Amino acid sequence: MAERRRQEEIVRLVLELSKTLVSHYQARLAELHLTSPQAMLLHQLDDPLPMNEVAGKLHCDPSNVTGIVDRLEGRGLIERQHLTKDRRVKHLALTAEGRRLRRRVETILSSAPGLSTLPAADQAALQDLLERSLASGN
Amino acid sequence: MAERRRQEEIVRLVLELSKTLVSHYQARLAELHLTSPQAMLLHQLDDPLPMNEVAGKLHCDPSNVTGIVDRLEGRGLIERQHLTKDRRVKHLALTAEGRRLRRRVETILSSAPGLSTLPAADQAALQDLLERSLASGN
DNA sequence: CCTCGATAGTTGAAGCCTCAATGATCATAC
DNA sequence: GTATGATCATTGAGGCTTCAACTATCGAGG
Repeated sequence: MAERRRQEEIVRLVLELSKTLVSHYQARLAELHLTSPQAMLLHQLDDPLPMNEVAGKLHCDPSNVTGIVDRLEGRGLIERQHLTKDRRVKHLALTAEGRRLRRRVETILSSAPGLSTLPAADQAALQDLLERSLASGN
Repeated sequence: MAERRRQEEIVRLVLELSKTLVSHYQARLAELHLTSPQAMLLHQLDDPLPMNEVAGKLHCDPSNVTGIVDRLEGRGLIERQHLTKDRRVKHLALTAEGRRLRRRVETILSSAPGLSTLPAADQAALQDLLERSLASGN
């Protein structure tokens, strides 16, 4: 079946593009001494959030967030806080230093990596196709 | 700039789709007691290949291949061999057991994950757009 | 009150990944 | 021949990721 072949190729392309994008950001973030996951986490913290929800936004296991937060907190960029009555939940909040660094992260994350050479119409088409792939892919 | 927003969104979609795809394969491969990287490596070994080239095909660091190979070799699925005069290069070759397992890996890797609900024309368009993104993305 | 099931976060084990440094081998130039 | 620089694979450190097991806390029913 030819369709199957095409689907395999699409999968291969998505995985490769994903790796390329991550490497690109990784290089730009290195000067801030941040890794991609650390930057993604800071990116979420416009306002304080429960670790719970951060894990959801990052599409990863809660136990994973613990480690990333440990390192960021160790550098004084974020803090764990108890903002609600429920003493189980810990909120993550930026420190002053963290807020300053986050601004630089934002400009890096919004610096488009190569994609900008695609015509606007193609970008719109690509976005649409990706959304539908994601929706169908359960 | 609205284009920048769209590009950010495309990046987000690619990363999320990539994660979804990997999880999908991961679940199907679990019954073979294989991880995705292990399966990807077996996938390359139709014929024996230098570890060097395997790293290239997998788009990862050579040092990473060492670890994956250690585990696969420990299970008797592949072997390190010296097939050339150059005594630095080690070729990876499937064992009989490895060949048997690889056949099952191939059927899993070719089982398309959700993408199949996209009309053929859209699949073609998506493939084309991804190829061009990858080409322009340095 | 108090037990029981659910939920938030953590820990430990196993594997993946990159980078920098190392040892072995090769190829070339002197 | 031998020194020099490049190349192949490995190792170790640091970080990411998931899963399963654990602790602490919460909420509801008895």
